[in-house]
Amino acid sequence: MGRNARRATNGSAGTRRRPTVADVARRAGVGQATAARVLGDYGSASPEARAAVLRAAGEIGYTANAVARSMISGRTYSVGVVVADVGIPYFAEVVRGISDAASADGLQVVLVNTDESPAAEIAAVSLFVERRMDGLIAVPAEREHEHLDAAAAAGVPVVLLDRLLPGAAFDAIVINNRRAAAEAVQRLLDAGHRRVAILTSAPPGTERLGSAGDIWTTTERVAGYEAAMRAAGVPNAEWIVRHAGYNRQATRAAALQLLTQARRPTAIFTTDSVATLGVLDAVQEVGARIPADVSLIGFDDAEWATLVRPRLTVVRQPTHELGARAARALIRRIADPAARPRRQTLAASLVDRESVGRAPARVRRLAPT
Amino acid sequence: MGRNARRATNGSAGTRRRPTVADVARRAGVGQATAARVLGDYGSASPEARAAVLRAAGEIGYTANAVARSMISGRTYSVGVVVADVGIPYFAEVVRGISDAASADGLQVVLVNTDESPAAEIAAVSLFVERRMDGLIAVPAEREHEHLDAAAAAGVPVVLLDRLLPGAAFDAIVINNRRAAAEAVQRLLDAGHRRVAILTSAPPGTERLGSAGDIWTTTERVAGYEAAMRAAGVPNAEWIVRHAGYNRQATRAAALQLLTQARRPTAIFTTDSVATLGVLDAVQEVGARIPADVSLIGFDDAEWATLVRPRLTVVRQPTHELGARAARALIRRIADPAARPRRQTLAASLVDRESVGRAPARVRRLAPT
DNA sequence: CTGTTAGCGCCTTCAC
DNA sequence: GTGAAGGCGCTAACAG
Repeated sequence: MGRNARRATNGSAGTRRRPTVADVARRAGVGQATAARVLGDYGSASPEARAAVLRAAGEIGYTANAVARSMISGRTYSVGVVVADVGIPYFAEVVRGISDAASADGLQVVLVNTDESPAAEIAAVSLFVERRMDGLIAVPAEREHEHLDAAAAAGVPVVLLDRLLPGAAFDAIVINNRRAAAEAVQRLLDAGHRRVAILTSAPPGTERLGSAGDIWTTTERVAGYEAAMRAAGVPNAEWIVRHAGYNRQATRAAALQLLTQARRPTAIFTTDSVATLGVLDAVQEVGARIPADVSLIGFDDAEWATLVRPRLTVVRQPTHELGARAARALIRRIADPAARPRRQTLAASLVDRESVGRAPARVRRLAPT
Repeated sequence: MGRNARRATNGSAGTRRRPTVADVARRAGVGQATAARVLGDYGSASPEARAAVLRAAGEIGYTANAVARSMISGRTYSVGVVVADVGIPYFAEVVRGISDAASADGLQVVLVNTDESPAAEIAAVSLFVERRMDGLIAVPAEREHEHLDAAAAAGVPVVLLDRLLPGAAFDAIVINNRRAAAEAVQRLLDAGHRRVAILTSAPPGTERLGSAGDIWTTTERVAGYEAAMRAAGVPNAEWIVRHAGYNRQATRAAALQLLTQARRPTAIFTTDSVATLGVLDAVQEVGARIPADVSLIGFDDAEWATLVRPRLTVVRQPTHELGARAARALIRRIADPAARPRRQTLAASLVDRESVGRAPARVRRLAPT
């Protein structure tokens, strides 16, 4: 095959000091400044000097030391990214968007998962400041933002993604959650449903509050639900708001309870795809038919949304675009730290498919099979 | 709410020089070394000195500069991670595994997506070397590994993930692809199928070769298919090996062609979940029933595998574990660069569900609806 | 225990 | 165009 099968040393040679500009300069017979100029590609040097330096560099295998450069430039060409969990498709796609836009600008992405733990987020942000990241993109776990303020004050610009922080003056890229949620619930109401439930999956530690915790996104979506229900004249007592734990099992259990209770909802709106997954599990468990027994609309257009039968009506978010915009906003902010914070609200759109049907005339009782 | 609503400055103060150990020392009235010792938490200092330094540091808002530290220690406490695309669930989960194990050891993850482009991978690796990463974890896009050898030679240890590189002396974490594939195909064979097809999704640029390109994983899985077919005595002429492009549409098209051709396969084995998605799309498009018309086994246990009807029989990989092991292997290698390269082969397991059935006595002709 | 003094590798005046 | 020298912020010798 003619492939280069030379044995890799896998770092065992790493203890040997790596050549520096001084080494190159010495070997090329020029001053260190000259070597640095051609190696760093700035200033000017005579063609002869340039050639000599390049040759010497090649011979001894010189590689630039970006750490030393960062020390002088003050830039690391990296952005810190804080999300709950890249393992979740939504975040994975957002991170991909960030990565694309960042690398298009020569920035690398340093990724941290917090699992919505404020402590983990605080630690990550402070580490990012110490490491002199050029900037941060965060999906904040809670409303408290002193740590982000501190980062900004220390000269590390911050861009918020997915969630807004009341009272914080950062650039932010979000979608219009309230409107999108209201629109989805309205679709359900239009189909004649009255007992419409909203199921959210709250991060660990907050679900015990019986609320969605401090997650802005969820709060907004619930607000959208309430607005639509109110506008439709559904009495407050008929509203069904449930917060489950942040995983498929927990949402499945919550949905199971919801579906089998007396005066069960005939339609469910889930605020994220983890919850949607849980509801679908529960639906199958009680043998309910969608949309004959229950109608369903979920947030996020998962790859499997068109695979299940019936295909799911969903609220689609521009995930990749959200990430890309956040990165671009950060890049702008790095270039102009003094600019006024700007919020970009992207549109989420309702994608009609087949999981919404007319409310049943007579509500069939559901029970685990 | 009593929340701290102080205005964030978002980096506008970033132009102001950040305090250094020297500043702290001066203010605390101690020598720079003493200040450095308590701030850096090494050596020893008297309780009084310590207190004074800490107080001073707090007053002027000192933050350590990790870049300067890296310059001296030679360590950046970051690992470079090269994958094709975090947007794909498989990689996302693997990255999460890496991140968990890495952060447990104080290492941060710098993530790069290559979309299987060798050029992008080479650029990323060389950047990682310049940035003095403590180590690299790569899902290599092609068999060529000079760039990885160079990284190792420059003292940046490399760990291979998911794919082996013939002739390269790196630690590697992989699964037993060949065996897992053979086992899956065997299950199909056991159900009486003879015309069993294997569908792979090759990265862009390689599918034109009509092969899976240089992706080791795919090659192995095809080898497993062939081994099983051969062992079952299925004549070579009956084997059906198809390589589609690296996306859902391409695999859908390939599957469509497969399902509607004369003497179509009665069972399909897909080598990754993108391909599985494509096949499912095609199956629905031609109105085929699983497993009555076609049986199906796919690689990777996607979250939706139990959601579709029938539930999918799949080959499950320990994705998170693969990533975690890779990170741990790297950590060990960083500690002991001279150790002998070690390969860890994890087991993928066949998860039996309902997408495999007896081969139909009479093969129903399928056509797009 | 503490302070002084050198660098780490590079870029950047500043004279020449 | 080029070289010498200083310094980025920190740690690592050293003496004291």
